[in-house]
Amino acid sequence: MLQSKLFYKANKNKSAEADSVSHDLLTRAGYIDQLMAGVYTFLPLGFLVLKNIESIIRKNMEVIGGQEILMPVLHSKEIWQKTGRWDALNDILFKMKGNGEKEYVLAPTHEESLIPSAKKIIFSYRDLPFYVFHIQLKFRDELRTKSGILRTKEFIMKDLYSFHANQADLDKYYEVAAKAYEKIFKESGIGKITYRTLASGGSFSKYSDEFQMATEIGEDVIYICKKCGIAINKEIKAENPICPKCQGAEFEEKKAVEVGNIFKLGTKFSAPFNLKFTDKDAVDKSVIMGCYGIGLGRLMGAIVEASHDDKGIIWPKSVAPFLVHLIQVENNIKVAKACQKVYQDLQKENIKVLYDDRQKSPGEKFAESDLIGIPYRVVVSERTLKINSVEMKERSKSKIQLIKVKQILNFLKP
RNA sequence: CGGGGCGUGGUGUAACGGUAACACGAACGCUUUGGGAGCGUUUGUUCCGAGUUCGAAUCUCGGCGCCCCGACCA
Repeated sequence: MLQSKLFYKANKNKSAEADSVSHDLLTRAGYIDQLMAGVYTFLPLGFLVLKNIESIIRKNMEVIGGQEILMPVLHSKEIWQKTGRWDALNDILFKMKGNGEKEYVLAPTHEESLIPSAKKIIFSYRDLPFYVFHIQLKFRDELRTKSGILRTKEFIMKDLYSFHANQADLDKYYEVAAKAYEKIFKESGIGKITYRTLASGGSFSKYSDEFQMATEIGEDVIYICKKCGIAINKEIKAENPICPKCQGAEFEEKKAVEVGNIFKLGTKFSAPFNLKFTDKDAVDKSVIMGCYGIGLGRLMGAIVEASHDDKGIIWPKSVAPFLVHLIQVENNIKVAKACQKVYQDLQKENIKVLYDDRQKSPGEKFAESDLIGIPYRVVVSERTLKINSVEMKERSKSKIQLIKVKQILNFLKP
């Protein structure tokens, strides 16, 4: 991508409205743009990151047997009345009328729309278990949005739903899903500071698990047992002053942001929809369900909270919008040609590269490159070309090394 | 939803009730080219509505919007 053509504009002035680091940096570097409170556009840079996060999640869902589907966002009132959530979730539902009196809701989550389909597919224990997931927009009229894309009214979420014949099978799969979640956060570059955290099950079951990334901006508090290392959330800590696993009494307290949450739903949703199957013993039983969510935009914001310095973002390679930021210093034909050659060679090898071909001062290009946070910076100038070299610098490191033009590919390929 | 703060060019800010200004950006020209370059020219602003006043960005009322704290967060 030529930077001169990229639909973005970096801003050196600190944003007045953004007080969280991720909001400020993502806005100033041109990843996102706010339309109104809690509603954002993902500009090309931001959308590239979002798509990378999406593919990490998709891959790991497929590994544990998830089949991807696409569901409606527009739901009828009736299915939401069936589970009682038309009223129960009233405060956060975007409700509206169509032509005439028919009422609709913009889906805040998708159990209600999935189960009618499942009813037409599940009849026998032979049809179980199965796992479907979807990645799409959800709407919740949060009374208070905050911290940029960490908490919004409209957000892209991955939800996986599992259907089981019995509790034991759900319990087993739940652990498989939890492991997949740990992998997702590890691959997203926040594995070391993300804790599987025991939480209450809300209205579904006794316990659920949250995945909490430790960060000062977080709105949650987690407690990490100093003895066995497990994490529990505030509610659990209130109910159990000692560690529920090892009885330890000392905890490390950390602020955290919830990047994922998994639940055992049991028959909470299958019951109202009368979703049943005939078991081996010829008895009709309710299907047992689990659900597993991750907010993609929130994860993107969390990664920035976890990985930045005073100059800008430092993207983990796995989610970075580009792998290489190619910077042309000096606007003469010789340097431009050398840059174009490097640009084309990298692209031929499917290496994603942003080429700063603009007529700007070197200082401005470097400053903006640090702000945008692409993992590798390659600088081509008259000075380096004299020795057939370019400068290679990793965004996360301070060391700059000269490498031969011909060695660029070898350097970048692991 | 309760409490607080704030709305001024695209962005960040200034202006006692008395001619709306500065920096960044953007555009053009010339000079520059290794950490947000220089000079010159240009561009563009008081959230909306009412009120007080000779006169309102400034005061009052109403609305709308944004941010923060809290509550909430299957």
